[in-house]
Amino acid sequence: MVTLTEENYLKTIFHLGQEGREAVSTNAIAEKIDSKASSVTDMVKKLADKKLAHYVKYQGVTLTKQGRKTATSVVRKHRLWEVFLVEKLNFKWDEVHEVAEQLEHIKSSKLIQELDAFLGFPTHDPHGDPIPDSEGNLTQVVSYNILEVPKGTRGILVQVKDSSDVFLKYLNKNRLHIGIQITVGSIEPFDQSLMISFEGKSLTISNTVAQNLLIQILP
Amino acid sequence: MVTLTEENYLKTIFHLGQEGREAVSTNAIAEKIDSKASSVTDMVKKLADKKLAHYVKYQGVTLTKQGRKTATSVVRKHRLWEVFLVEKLNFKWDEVHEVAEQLEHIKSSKLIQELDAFLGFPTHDPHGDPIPDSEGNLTQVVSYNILEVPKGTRGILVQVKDSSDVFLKYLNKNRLHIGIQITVGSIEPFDQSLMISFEGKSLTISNTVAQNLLIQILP
DNA sequence: TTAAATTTTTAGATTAGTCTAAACTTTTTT
DNA sequence: AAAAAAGTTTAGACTAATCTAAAAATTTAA
Repeated sequence: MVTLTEENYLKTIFHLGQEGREAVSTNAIAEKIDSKASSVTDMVKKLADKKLAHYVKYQGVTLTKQGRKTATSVVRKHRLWEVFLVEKLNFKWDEVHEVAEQLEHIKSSKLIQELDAFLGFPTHDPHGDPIPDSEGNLTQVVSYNILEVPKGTRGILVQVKDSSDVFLKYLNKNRLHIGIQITVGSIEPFDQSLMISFEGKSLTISNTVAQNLLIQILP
Repeated sequence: MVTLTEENYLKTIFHLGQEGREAVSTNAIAEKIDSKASSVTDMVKKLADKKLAHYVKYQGVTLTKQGRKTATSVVRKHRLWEVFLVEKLNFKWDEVHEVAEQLEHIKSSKLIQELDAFLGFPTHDPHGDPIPDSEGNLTQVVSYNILEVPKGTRGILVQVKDSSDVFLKYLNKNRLHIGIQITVGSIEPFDQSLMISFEGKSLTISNTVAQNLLIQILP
């Protein structure tokens, strides 16, 4: 049996592992889940005992096959519930996170299978993040960060990397949501802010904001 | 903050209090939640400290106003989720309990409000148990146990008192489900079993089964 | 390539919830 | 109304998950 706390650690290690490819450090985990490095060390040992993680003292953690499977299953549930909340229960994309954090731990394979069907087998959550299939496979859409494409590129906003509610509220305020067509303008050399235009208007966004927007390029 | 475990105790005390009217005994709680009397004593003290229960040593427990409110809120969530599982996710009425036990602890007032609306403000769960409103009020339909009405009485099966999956599977097998019209036959003096007829056929049910069937009498 | 800084681990404590076994109340029986 | 039985509480111990403070290892910098 995997406890709720263990699931949260696995999920966190999975997410951190996605970015860096490398073994994940104790401190990185502690920061993400807002706890102390010493607590993380203890838990990581337990995960290793349960064959859910590979752990070498002072060298960080990676997930085993089984650990990865548990992690993606939690991520799958989280994202399916987010779709449910937005599509069926009138939640906004900046309101779903906290509730999905709870719902992702409900244990019932029938539940998640039926929920998936009920929602029409969605492939992405409201933030454009891909939903792992029941085997844990993630099919990432080919997308580009809005900063790395040449000026004049047109694309569809398909994903936002930061899902914090402050960021999502900023996007709401500026009418930036998944699915809109964006034309990328020029980068200001002074502060790397970026000019974009969409739905007839132009907007300058900070480099920090731009880093979090992924588009699918239109021909 | 009320913990998940405290919520389960409050719910249990509420259910046991419904039947007996009296203060609920430590042992009764222990048996229901499959734990030991000593554990119950500890927890009940904690509930009293938090002003969720009235507790006098050796005299049992009752809920305070606040405790009752928390308990009914959990019951409300449990029953709403049961409706969701049956109506939207193709669960059978004997499959919902375990999952609803988990879902009842999800904390989000928006979630439960929206779920209620999404389901069309149901008044009863799949077993015919009433769903408390958001204030904790329960409007029990006037119903009678099938054993206490005179021979020849006709009524609609509106509620089953036992929701265990063995019992529900027995009912499935015999085509006994909420909403059917039943005519009550005679009680066998030897073993108090009861003859009933519904949908054109007759069936003899044991006294134990009969005790769990509630009907609303037809004129 | 040592010294300093940073990161990680260990040791020992704490809290929530549980248990067993013994002690204490209450209830039932004689 | 005393003795026996049943029910309840207390005392002390255990586990999971967390923390602080100190010790150990690794990385960075001089």
